[in-house]
Amino acid sequence: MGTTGRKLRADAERSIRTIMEAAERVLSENPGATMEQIAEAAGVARTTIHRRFASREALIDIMTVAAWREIAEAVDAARPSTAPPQVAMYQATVNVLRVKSGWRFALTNRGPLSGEAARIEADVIAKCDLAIRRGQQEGAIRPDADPLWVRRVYLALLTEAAHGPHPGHAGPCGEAAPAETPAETDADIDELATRVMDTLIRGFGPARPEADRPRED
Amino acid sequence: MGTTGRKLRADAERSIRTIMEAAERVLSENPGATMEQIAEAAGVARTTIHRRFASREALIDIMTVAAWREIAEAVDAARPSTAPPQVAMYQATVNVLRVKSGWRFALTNRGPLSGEAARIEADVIAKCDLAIRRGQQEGAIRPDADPLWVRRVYLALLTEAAHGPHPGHAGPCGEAAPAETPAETDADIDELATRVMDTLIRGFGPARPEADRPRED
DNA sequence: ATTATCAGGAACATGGGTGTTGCAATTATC
DNA sequence: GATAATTGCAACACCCATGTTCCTGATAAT
Repeated sequence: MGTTGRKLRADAERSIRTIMEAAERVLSENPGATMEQIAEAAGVARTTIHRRFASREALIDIMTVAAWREIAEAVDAARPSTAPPQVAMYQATVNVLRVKSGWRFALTNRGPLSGEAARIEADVIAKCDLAIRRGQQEGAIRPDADPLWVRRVYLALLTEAAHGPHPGHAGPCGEAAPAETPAETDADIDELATRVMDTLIRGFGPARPEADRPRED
Repeated sequence: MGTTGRKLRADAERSIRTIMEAAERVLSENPGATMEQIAEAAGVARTTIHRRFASREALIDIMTVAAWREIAEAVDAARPSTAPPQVAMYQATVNVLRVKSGWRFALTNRGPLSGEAARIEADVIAKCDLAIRRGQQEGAIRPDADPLWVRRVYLALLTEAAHGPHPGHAGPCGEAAPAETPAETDADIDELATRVMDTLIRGFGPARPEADRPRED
């Protein structure tokens, strides 16, 4: 029913959005959450969800596709194939972090994707690999580094930056309470992106002499 | 029933081990797997599992504790508080990778831990943080790096190294088929550990001049 | 060999989530 | 205002996993 061709009334489409947002919120804290819980969070009867989404699985699938579409947009907006690799990757990192914080659940790895989501993911991955290759040719990334490993590390860093605790607050153990998304400011996201790129390119080793990096104070 | 004080017969203890191993195997590929599926994989009747473990949750809890105990051993075996930070972290990485590959599911983040597992985890985290602090004092890790971020990156790298595709094989997309654990050799694990430490300390930036690292050919 | 323990198997009770249907009340759309 | 769509609500059937019980035959321990 989700992708039936007929035109929906305005309030119906509003319902769909509300449901997906609530589902994202609830499922990101409890991936096994019930349709009932999702409905309650959305302020909607459970039957309404079933009216708009054929099944629980369908709901999640549609959310996943929507999320990956936004990711693809975020990547393309960074002009990864024309801009210089460094600035493209930084910009892509910023954009993707923003999207990821809004699709915490939908973009979580729950086994391999399928259908359109898989196609979009493959496309994004390809662009990511291209950027890495260009980074190597340009000298920003060591040529002897395994591109696959670089990509995996980059993606892992993205996930860490998007889903972990924030720079400011540090609980006793750090990640015990990821409860709320504290409405990331642009400054926050910029700092996170800087962290990711810095970690990726410089690592945590001692600062380089001023040959590579102009300054650092 | 699981932790009843009475002595178990030899075959009973064998059953318990078999069940936990099968559960690890099955659950690592499908976290929602049924007791029936676990039983089948273990070559055991479903009722036998319920005889040994009070509930599904109890089974998973016990597996988690067992896994974290091994992790704690692995960390301690690297003498993290006495050996030089660099070699301690490398050795700990090797040991932990070995354990992680055998407890793929039990060591997967499924929300915050509780009970003994939580205590062990906190202990391990504390040792990890100590090593990082020592690394900073010794100069292996930049002093201006946020220790919390360093730890999170390190743990993320460990997960990537342990659960991802291996150096040799690279599928079309890379991580589509993590099906089997191809019986990691010592050489494999050493390479993975080197990757993790290299990535952590050096990053993917251009190679440093020979001030820091003696050679690299 | 005797005894206590263990595993297999079938049967049952239970709970809970999913998905469906029908109807009445509300609301958008024209 | 007329029409069609949308929603809430209650009720229902269904499936499936969980956990329990009881009994029989096998097996370790002494």
